[in-house]
Amino acid sequence: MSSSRPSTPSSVIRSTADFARHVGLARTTVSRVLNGQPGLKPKTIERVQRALAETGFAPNAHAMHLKGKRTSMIGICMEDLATPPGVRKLAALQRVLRARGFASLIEVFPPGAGREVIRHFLSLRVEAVVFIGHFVQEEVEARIAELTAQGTLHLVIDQFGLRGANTVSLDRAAGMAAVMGHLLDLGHRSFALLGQSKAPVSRYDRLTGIRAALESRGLDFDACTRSLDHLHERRNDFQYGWDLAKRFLALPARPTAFVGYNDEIAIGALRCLQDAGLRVPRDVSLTGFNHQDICLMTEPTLTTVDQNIETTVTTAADWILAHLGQPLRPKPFVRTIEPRLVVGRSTGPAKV
Amino acid sequence: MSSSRPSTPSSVIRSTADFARHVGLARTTVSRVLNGQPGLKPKTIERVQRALAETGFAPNAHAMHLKGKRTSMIGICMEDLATPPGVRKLAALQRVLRARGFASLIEVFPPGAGREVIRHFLSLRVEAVVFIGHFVQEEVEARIAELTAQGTLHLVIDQFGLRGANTVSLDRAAGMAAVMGHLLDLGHRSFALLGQSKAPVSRYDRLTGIRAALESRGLDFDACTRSLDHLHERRNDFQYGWDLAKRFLALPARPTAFVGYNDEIAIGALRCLQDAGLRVPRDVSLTGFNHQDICLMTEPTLTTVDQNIETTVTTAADWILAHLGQPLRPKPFVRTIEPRLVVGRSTGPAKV
DNA sequence: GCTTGACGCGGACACGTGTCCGCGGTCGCG
DNA sequence: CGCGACCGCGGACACGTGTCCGCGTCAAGC
Repeated sequence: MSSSRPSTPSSVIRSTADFARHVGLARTTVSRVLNGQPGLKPKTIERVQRALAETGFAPNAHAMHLKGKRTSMIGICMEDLATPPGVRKLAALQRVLRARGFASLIEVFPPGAGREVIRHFLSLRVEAVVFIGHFVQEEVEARIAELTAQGTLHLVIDQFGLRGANTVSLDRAAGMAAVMGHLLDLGHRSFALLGQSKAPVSRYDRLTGIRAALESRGLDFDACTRSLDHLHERRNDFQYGWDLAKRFLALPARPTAFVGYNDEIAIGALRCLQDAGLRVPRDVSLTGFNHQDICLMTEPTLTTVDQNIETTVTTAADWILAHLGQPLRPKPFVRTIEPRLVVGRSTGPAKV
Repeated sequence: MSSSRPSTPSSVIRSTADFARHVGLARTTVSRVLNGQPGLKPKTIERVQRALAETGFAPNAHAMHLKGKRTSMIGICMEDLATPPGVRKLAALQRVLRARGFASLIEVFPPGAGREVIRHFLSLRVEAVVFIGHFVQEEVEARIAELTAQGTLHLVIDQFGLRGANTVSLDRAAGMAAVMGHLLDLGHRSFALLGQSKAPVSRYDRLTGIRAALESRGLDFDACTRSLDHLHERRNDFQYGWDLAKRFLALPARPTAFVGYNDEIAIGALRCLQDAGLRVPRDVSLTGFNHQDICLMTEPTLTTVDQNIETTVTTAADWILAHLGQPLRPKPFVRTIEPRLVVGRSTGPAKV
């Protein structure tokens, strides 16, 4: 083995210098080809392109970015990867960004570890950071302040009420108001709220919509609704819906409508109600939220709310892409997305 | 609020040089603190740490990597972000990697665009590339060859039969054999295969397991099974299961057991069967695959196969982390994960 | 007051790339 | 054959960081 080259007979190409040597051109010439600069013979360009395809060489992105080229990386903070609507937003956003040449750096954002994640994003000089989901308010606000201080663009999808945050979010109040309006039209006056008990932080929160719908018809929130969320640890899965429904069935006076926080909770409740011999919607009406595919597969199909995810993500992506290069604006961008009520066969006239 | 430090009115900190100036130390001293080198007064270290927290400065990762520090980035190629088991694997893998200090660069890998994605990963000098899902065989093999040529580690999760590929994958043949054995024990001899018709590329494929289970009892595959997959465009969703079941119900001789490719297809079929007035499992038995949460929420609960995702991901992550720094080995690593049959109430004795 | 050691300073180089610039080789055209 | 245009060459610098090294400073111990 010759010690002149460090044990690389087939010349592992690690830089444009290596690559240029391999092609038989000057490094600067190769660089000019790679960057599409004029003044090169087509034959030379073709020679480089072919060698590029043959060797699979890819110039070091870190060196390029160091030299001032944009990183074309977007950091995405996820609450988790277990919530289907969140994952659908992620998928759609990633697709749009990818089509525009941006890579997505995805991190789940466990409470408390946010600082580290954001620092990592900043260290990699991402061009923007997107938050998808629901986070601890103070923590996100602190992170957003850090990002802004460093001049990095941000956008929050799905969480309202954050100070100084650019936001695109579903108008959940409108969604719940539509659900409640639908149920009120059917004559319902007593409601089991399944998993809805979170203090509203903005006028776009679910509870706000529920209250508004009731009050617009002169009904009292406390008299009409009941929540048993405190009896179980807060979750969002099927079992939680089942557990809550079970509790409600043990009450002396059963509400005529069960209003689920999401489709999973509603389906869990449906299972419980039907196991108890109740007929939906004849005995009890039931609603979900999010309009997942599974809603069509229950018996009966579920009345729910569609998030218009495509609109949300398109709005978000458009805004980010439009503001990428520009200096940050002091006034936050806030946009609400209108939901759409999807009426299934799980809701019917209130049993008198 | 307290503008005690007059030296930072408009100083945007963009480098350790800026930062050192801000702290009032030499750049080299700051660098030594950041890299934990000895020979520094505790007071100095503390001074830097505090300024770091105050300013939110993060050193340029690209420059660090350029200087030889590891990138600590893992590229993950996803078939899509719509398949729940795939997303669950992604989530688990991301969690493990993150705990070990690695960032995940996630890209979905649309057929044909793989070359671009891998080149991007290589350009960013990721330390390994993981494929999750099912891809076009020739394409993945070509990408893996590229990665190997560049000395980059790779691992394929969930796709068998790729030449030269390090692989961790569920033994789907064993899973299907377990399902078929269960149904055969219940007396079933005629099977509707829903969405299973893909030519087996390895001995771990579903059809291989189905054949093996039948032949081990002296039964003929073609005589016992029937597939109508060719009548619809291949999909994996509820509706596809519904459509296929509908077709089977139109046949003169109805199979006694419906074997779904996954839980979605099984649930879609369940809906169709029940809508047609059939009782499951008294009239027809039905099975799924993947053991998603929803399987417990159907009526009846679904007999299905659990993927042991935690084991899969742990195995994958351990192997990757163990082989990160080391030179590539010529002999591919191949590991199968054993599935687990989960018997629900959707399967029962064959109706005679 | 002197010695000594601990500690911070600042210059230097390297990493791989983009870009500028002056030089020289080659080819086409008259 | 001669001239100019074209085009590739190779040196140089910069980007932000890690690291080495020699030097200056300061305080503690005698």
